[in-house]
Amino acid sequence: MAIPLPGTPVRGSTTGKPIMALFDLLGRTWSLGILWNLQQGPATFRELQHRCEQISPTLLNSRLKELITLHLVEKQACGYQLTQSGLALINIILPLGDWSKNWAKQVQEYTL
Amino acid sequence: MAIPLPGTPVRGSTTGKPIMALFDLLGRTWSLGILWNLQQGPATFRELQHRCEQISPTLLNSRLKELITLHLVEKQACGYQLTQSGLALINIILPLGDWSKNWAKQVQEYTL
DNA sequence: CAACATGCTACACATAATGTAGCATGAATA
DNA sequence: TATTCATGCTACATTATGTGTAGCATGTTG
Repeated sequence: MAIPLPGTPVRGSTTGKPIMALFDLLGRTWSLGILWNLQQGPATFRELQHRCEQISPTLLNSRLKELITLHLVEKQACGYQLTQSGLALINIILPLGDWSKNWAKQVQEYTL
Repeated sequence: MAIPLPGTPVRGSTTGKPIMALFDLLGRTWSLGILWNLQQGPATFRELQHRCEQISPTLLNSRLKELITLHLVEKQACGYQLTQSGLALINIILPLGDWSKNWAKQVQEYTL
């Protein structure tokens, strides 16, 4: 799968708008989950695999390559970790944690 | 594809954590894009299809069903529109617009 | 020099997305 | 009232993505 470089056409959008590249990236299985799990600190490959419950090594490796190319994650001696950009990104979406809990309540109410 | 109800196992996670259900949902092609495009106001099916550049009617319809079931989007006389929850969600991720522009610059610098 | 852990790749199989055609319905027009 | 047109979808074949398991290469530990 081609890496969604901002400024170039990506899945679903030919405009090259950065937000569309980001949506392509985040719209891939486990992208958000990997970033989310790296928030708690650097992790080795197998440690990260463990944090992500069930992710297959194939997919984890693909996603990591994408995230590294796009400068959201970097590989250091201590393992994979978020870059400054990655950290900024995760900080934006951090409130989703609380939001999702409220959402869950609401969905359950309606589903009753 | 099964709709990711918070509280139940979803793609990649058996815990039932709301955030994992959300990541499953947002990790599907065009979920984020649809929400993003509904921000500018309600839209009919074809209008929304148009805003989303290239989305196929098949996929748009699947995503809409999911988003409606999960109370993020609702169907009114004026077309599809965000619910209160959907609006709150989009407000959280709104800063991604600016973030992505900076990110694009940085990625370009490194790619030179 | 075993025995074990880590980081990953290979590959066959299963699932999801795309793209095009077109049908059903309703409103506007001739 | 027959015809045209737009809208909201559905069907379905093709292609692209993701899953799961096995296992290899490398480094480390006893």
